Amino acid sequence: MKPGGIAARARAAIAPAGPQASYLAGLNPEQREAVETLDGPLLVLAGAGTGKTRVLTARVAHILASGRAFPSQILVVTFTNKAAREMKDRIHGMVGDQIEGMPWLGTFHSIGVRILRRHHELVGLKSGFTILDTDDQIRLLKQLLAAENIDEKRWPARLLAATIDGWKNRGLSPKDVPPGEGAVFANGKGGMLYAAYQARLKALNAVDFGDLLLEGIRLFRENPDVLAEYHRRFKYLLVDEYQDTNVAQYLWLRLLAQGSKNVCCVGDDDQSIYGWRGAEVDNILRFESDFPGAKVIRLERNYRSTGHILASAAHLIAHNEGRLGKTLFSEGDEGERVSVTGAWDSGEEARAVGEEIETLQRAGHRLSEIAILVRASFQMREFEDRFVTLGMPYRVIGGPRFYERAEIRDALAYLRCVNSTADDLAFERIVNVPKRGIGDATVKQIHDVARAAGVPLQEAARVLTESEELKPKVRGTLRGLIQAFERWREQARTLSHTEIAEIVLDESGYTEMWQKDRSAEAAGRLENLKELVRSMEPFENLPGFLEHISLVMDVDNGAGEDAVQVMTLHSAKGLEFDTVFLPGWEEGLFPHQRALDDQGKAGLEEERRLAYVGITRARASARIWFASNRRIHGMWNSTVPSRFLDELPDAHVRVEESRGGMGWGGSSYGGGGSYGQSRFDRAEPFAASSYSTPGWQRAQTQRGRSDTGGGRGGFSERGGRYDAGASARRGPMVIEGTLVASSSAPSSAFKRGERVFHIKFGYGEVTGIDGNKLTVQFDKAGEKRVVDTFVEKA
DNA sequence: AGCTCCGTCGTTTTT
DNA sequence: CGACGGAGCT
Repeated sequence: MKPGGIAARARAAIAPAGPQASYLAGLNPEQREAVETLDGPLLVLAGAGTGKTRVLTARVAHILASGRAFPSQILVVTFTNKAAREMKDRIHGMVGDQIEGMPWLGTFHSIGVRILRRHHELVGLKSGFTILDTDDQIRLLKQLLAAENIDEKRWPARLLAATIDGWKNRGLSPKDVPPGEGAVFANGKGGMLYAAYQARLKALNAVDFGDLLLEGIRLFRENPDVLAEYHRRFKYLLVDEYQDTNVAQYLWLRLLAQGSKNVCCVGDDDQSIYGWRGAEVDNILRFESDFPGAKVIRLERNYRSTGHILASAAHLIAHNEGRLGKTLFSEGDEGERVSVTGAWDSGEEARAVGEEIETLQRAGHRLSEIAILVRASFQMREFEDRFVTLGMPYRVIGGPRFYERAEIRDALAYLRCVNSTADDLAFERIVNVPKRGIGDATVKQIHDVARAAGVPLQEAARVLTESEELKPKVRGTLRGLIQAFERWREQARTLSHTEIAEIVLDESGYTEMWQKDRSAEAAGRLENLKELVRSMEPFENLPGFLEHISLVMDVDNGAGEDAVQVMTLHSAKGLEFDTVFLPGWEEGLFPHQRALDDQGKAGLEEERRLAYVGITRARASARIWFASNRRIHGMWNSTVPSRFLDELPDAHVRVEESRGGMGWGGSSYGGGGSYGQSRFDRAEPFAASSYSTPGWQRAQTQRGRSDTGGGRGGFSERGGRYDAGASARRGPMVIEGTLVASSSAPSSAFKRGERVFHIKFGYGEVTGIDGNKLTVQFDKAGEKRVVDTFVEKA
């Protein structure tokens, strides 16, 4: 399939439609209905590639053009800053400068903070309150845990942060947390710690991300007059990616929507992949009952992918039960079938994909139109290694973001201290960075003074330097720092914020600290600091910049270069490519074992939606891979092909000969016993396998009786790994197969010095035993650690 | 104050 | 296996 063909088809499908307003041109009937249905609640179920953003932006244009509302009377909420930016750009393209009058287009959080700033006194905040980032949050919680004498080993601050976040996502303030749930953390102290945390936030005049919505909800509930003001203001409400909203966002939105009732939510239940961070698919499933009189419009006409790709995705997602149901169709070519290829191991998978990409490149495909979408980021490494070897340009999307880097956070903490004497968390962060001899003991003294006097840390430090409490050396250093902050604040009145930033980084010794650092990353960190100062330029002043970055943690990573795009399936949502490689379709990895263990069927369905998202990213070519052997936590494990492979429709899939070596299960090992149920277990490609016995059915029968400790012999004659010796012994919950051995498994039946055979490494001798993990000196492959279920006595 | 060793853990990510 | 964080040692 040539990319040009797709583009041409897409153009044809959205051909101009007549002499109407330009924003209506090229809309199909459903899209047009979604744009023109302005009164009352509307849910637009927009499948992948059906033009959802187009509908949303055209709808805004239509509202404005019909004179039903001023720009300032439209609320448009997105989930990410990127989406907000795109929306803004596209609306600008349609309505021109009217966009300037739309202050209420943004993320839930940026709009949330805007509202809180206007009414801060009503929720107990002072003007100029700060927004904590995750680091600050954790540090604060650590202090609380220490104060309560809670063992941070058993009850990590991270876990508490996640728990509190979870409550906030569900719209629960401390008093609303069900007592049973509050008791879960630290022997019943969870609820109390949450309350204490909120109290600390108030004392610091700070909020966290969750509060931006939660406090907004409280504001509206406790102040009907304020809510009424927003009811009058917002004539139209539009929400993007509605399937990603959490309970708090839903409550917030519902309060606002009580006004005009003209609320339009756009989303796709089949692309809900953020349940684990609080997104509530139920919000979209329940829309019609939540908003009485709601109209539902389905967008099912797909302009992105070819027929085989769409049919494959549709057949896969049809295995989910909890969905509103829609079927994508296209009027274009069938295109190329979705391919499924097995590789011997993850290395070969990467090697083979690399070769295919080289072939595509030679055929004139742009690398930036090729993506590798993985389930978990550790999978990326092997591809990266391979691309480095090949000299193939690639680009990893996602990963640690600019503003999350330590040096950026440190620099920002300095600026926050300049900006506000009351930003205790920022002060704490940098008081001894670079190391200047102000250690824990001194910090504690400052804390004590601050608490006793009820003043911020900076002020307490100043008081302390005027007393005789500190050792002269420390006293001098601390005084120097405090005076430096006072000086910088003074200079900030006359100099530009970028100049101040440079002065602060320079005079504080922070830049110097990295200049002296001889580690490999130091140069990059210095570069990042320069980039930080550059990124401040467009802002009017320091507070403006700080406010912006507390909400916008991403940075425009200048795309453009022609490189293979490597990213997780999650970060691929919303993107599209001509060719998509989907490696790692193996039980345990995808669907991920943890999703199965923790969430059961709901988890499986979310994984399946992830698979759906993956396939539907492809315009012309989707290529799925699985490896028969993969190293997990340093140990090689045999794997079972993903059940999702069995859920793809035969007629639209092409099973490729495996690349190189013996493929995924040469005839001497594959098949056999209860193991050969799936077509992907056979060396013979595709013996017209039936859907009636897909992998997940095996999963059902295997559920609960898998036993990681028993059944040695791996692929031995007496049957599959999962059958052999499967006793009723209790083990970890497993839906199908295990990638990782249970650590509590009974000790191994192997002895040191025993000769064994391993399917991947061949013959060897056991040199060490640790539970069910063996260290084996293989004759050819050298020393490896393997799980005993994957070797047999030789 | 700084380094080193040891234990733990290992999916996905936004604001 | 390898990254990270905390405790403990010098």
